[in-house]
Amino acid sequence: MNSSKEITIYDIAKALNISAATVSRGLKDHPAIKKETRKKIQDAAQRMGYQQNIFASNLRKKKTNTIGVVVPHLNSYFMSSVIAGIEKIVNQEGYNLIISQSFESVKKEKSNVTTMFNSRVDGLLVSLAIDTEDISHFNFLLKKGVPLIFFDRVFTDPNCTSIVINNFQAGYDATHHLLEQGCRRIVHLAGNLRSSVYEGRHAGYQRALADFGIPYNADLVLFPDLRDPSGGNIAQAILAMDPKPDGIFTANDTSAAACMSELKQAGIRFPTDIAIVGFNDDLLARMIEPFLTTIHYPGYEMGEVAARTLINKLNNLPDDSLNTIILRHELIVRDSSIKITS
Amino acid sequence: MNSSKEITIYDIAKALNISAATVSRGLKDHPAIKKETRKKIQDAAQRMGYQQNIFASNLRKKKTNTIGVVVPHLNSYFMSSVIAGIEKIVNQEGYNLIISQSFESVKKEKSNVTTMFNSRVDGLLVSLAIDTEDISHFNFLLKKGVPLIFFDRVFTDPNCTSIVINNFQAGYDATHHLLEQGCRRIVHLAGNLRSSVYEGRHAGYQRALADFGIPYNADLVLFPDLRDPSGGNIAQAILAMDPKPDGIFTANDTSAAACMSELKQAGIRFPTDIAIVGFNDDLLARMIEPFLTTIHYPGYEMGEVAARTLINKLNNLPDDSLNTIILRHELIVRDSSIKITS
DNA sequence: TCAGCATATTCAACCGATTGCAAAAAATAG
DNA sequence: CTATTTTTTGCAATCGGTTGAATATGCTGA
Repeated sequence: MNSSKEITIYDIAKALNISAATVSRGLKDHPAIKKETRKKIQDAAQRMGYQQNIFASNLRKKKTNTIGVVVPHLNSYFMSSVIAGIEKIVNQEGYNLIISQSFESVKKEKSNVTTMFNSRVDGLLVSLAIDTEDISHFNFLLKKGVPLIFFDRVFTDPNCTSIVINNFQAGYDATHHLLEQGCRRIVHLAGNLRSSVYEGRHAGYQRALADFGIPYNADLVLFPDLRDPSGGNIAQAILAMDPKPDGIFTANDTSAAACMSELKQAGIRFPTDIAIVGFNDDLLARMIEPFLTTIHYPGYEMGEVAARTLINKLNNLPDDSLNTIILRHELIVRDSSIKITS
Repeated sequence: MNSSKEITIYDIAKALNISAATVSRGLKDHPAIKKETRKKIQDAAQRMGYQQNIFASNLRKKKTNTIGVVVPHLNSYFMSSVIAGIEKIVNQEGYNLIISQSFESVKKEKSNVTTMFNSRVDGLLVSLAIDTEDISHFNFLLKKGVPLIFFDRVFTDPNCTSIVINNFQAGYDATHHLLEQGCRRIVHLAGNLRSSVYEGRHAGYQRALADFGIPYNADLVLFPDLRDPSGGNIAQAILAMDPKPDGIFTANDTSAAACMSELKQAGIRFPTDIAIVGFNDDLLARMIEPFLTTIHYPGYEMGEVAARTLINKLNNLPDDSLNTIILRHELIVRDSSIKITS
C-alpha cells in the first residue's frame, strides 16, 4: 500500500551530486559543511519530502530517543496530569514516549518493563503497582545502565531517584486539620500499607493523633478497594461503629466520594456529623456535595520534574544525584471538613 | 555507562559455530531450521542473554511494530478504558504503543500526528480534538499509506474506518426516557455541535422531543465547558429559567455531576424537581447522589475493536472495509431520573 | 552406486544513517 | 608560483538483523 517510496539521504546526495556523508552532516548543521552547501541540502530535503529514518539512525547511534512510562492506571486526574507534564518536557527535548498500564499487577508491570527494555528505551519512569514488594524485576535495567526513575509510588533504592511528595506530612496535615476542627474519633480509609505512599499517609495520621494525645485505635483504620470503593461495605462498617466516628481521612478522593455518598443515604450529614478529608484534589472533589477538603497533589509538576531528571541523567549532566526529590503538597480546605467557623 | 556490551546474533552464531542467518531464523522458529538446531539456538540465546535489536530489525523489515494513539485527554474513565482495550490487543499482537494527548487543540493534534509519523508508526488510532473541523492534517498519512482509524470523536471520511456508538440513538434514548418519566421541559447540556459526537446526541434529543410532539426550544440548550463545568454559570442559567425545567440531559457525566451539585445547593431536589440523565457511565455516576442515570459507553470494547481493525488492516487481512463500526450503547437507569415508580 | 528430491544451512546483499579518517579543494603564506 | 594550512567533502566501514538464492547434506529408490 506504501505508494511513494521513501526518500533517503542517498536520493538527496544523487540529486545534488554530492556524497551521502555530506548530506547527513548538512542536515544537522554540522559546522564542517559550508553554509551554502548546508542550505542547498536542507532545501532539497524539504523539497523532496525527506523524512529521517529513525531506525537507521538509532541503529547506528545506539540510542532510541524514547522514554518509557509505566503506571498503575491512566484514568485518574492525577495520573493524566503527570503524563501531561512528562509529555511537555519530553517533547521539547525531542524524545518519544511509550506509555503502559500495569493495572496494579506486578506481573503485568514486569512484562511491560521487559517489553520496553526490548524496544530499547533510553530510560524509564515508573510508578509502581500496589502489590509490588520489591524491585528485583528492574535489576536487569540497572545492570544494563538504563536509568530508572520512580515517581509517586516509589521504592527507595540507592540506585534510582524518586520523586514524591511528603506523604507522611500530608497525612499529618489532613489529620491535624480534622483534629483542629474538633474531631476526636477519626476513621482512616487507608491504602495498602506495603506501599510507601499509603504507609506514609497512615503514619502521618498516627503521628497527628499522638500529638493530640489520642491513642491509636486499629479498629478505626479500614482498607477499602481504593479504585472502586463503592463495592465494599465500608459505609456499613462505619455505621456499625459505636460510638460513631466524627471524622474521616481517606487516602484518595474517590473513596471519600463513595463513602460520603453511601453515608449520606444513611442519613449522615457532612460535615456536621462527620468531617471528611480526601487526598489528591481530583476534579471530583468539586463535584460532590459538600465540596471535598483534600490534599492537592502536584501531578503536572511531578511529571515535569521526573522527565527533566531523567533527561538530565541521559545527558550525563552534572549529577546532583538527589536520591529523592520531594514536591510540595497543599491542604485545600473546602466545606466537607469545616466544623468550626472562625 | 552501558557496561556489558550487547549480544548479537553473530555472537550466538560464533558460539554455536553456525551462521547468523540460521540463528536469525532459528530464533523465530522458522520451519526451514531443524528442530534441534532451533532448540540449541534458543537455549544459547537465553543463556547468553540475547536481546533482539529492534532497530536493526525494523530497518530491514521497514516496519516499526508501533501503533500511535492520539486522544484529546487521558484523564477520563472512558478514555482509560479505551486505552486498556487497545493495549490488550496490541500487546497480544506484539505491537508497541505510543500515546499522546492533544488537549483538545488541533494544533497540538497536528504536531502529535507529525511526531508519530516521523517515528514511523505503522498505523494510527485517533480520537479528534473538539475544535478539529477538518482532517487535512492527516492527509499526508493517507498519502503515505499509513492506515488511520478514528474512534469516538470521528470525522467521516471514505478513506478511514470509524468506530463509534450511535450517538443519535443514545441521545434519543436518554431524552425518551426522561419524557417517559413525565418530563416535558428538558434542558440539554450540549457539547460543541461541530463535533459529530455531540451533534448526534443533540439531534437525538431533538428527535425524541418531536416524537412526543414537543417543540424544540433553543433556549433550553446550553453549552457548558464539558471538561470543567463547575466554572460556568450553567446552574444560574437553569435557575433563571421560567418556568423551570423538569428534566436535564447532559452530554457527559461530569457536567451532570457539576450541575447537580450546584443546583442541589440552590435547593433543587433530584429527581423530584428535576430528573437528570448523563452520558458515559463514568465511575463518578455511582459516587454522586442520587446515583446517575446515564448512557453506558463501551470504552474497553471500543479500544479492542479499534486496535483489532487497525491490525487487520496492517496485515492486509480480508478487508471487510467497513467504513463505520457502530458499537452497542445502553441506557443505565439509576435513581437520578426516576419520577415514576411502576 | 547414483540420480533425484527434500531438507537444512550458508552466502551475501540489503535496510539508511553515522562517523573516523583520508583526500580534495580552497585559502593563506612565503 | 610553490608550500602549508585550513576548510570542505568523500570514502568506506559500521550498526545488527533479514531474506532470496545458492549450496550442502541427507534420504529414497531404481
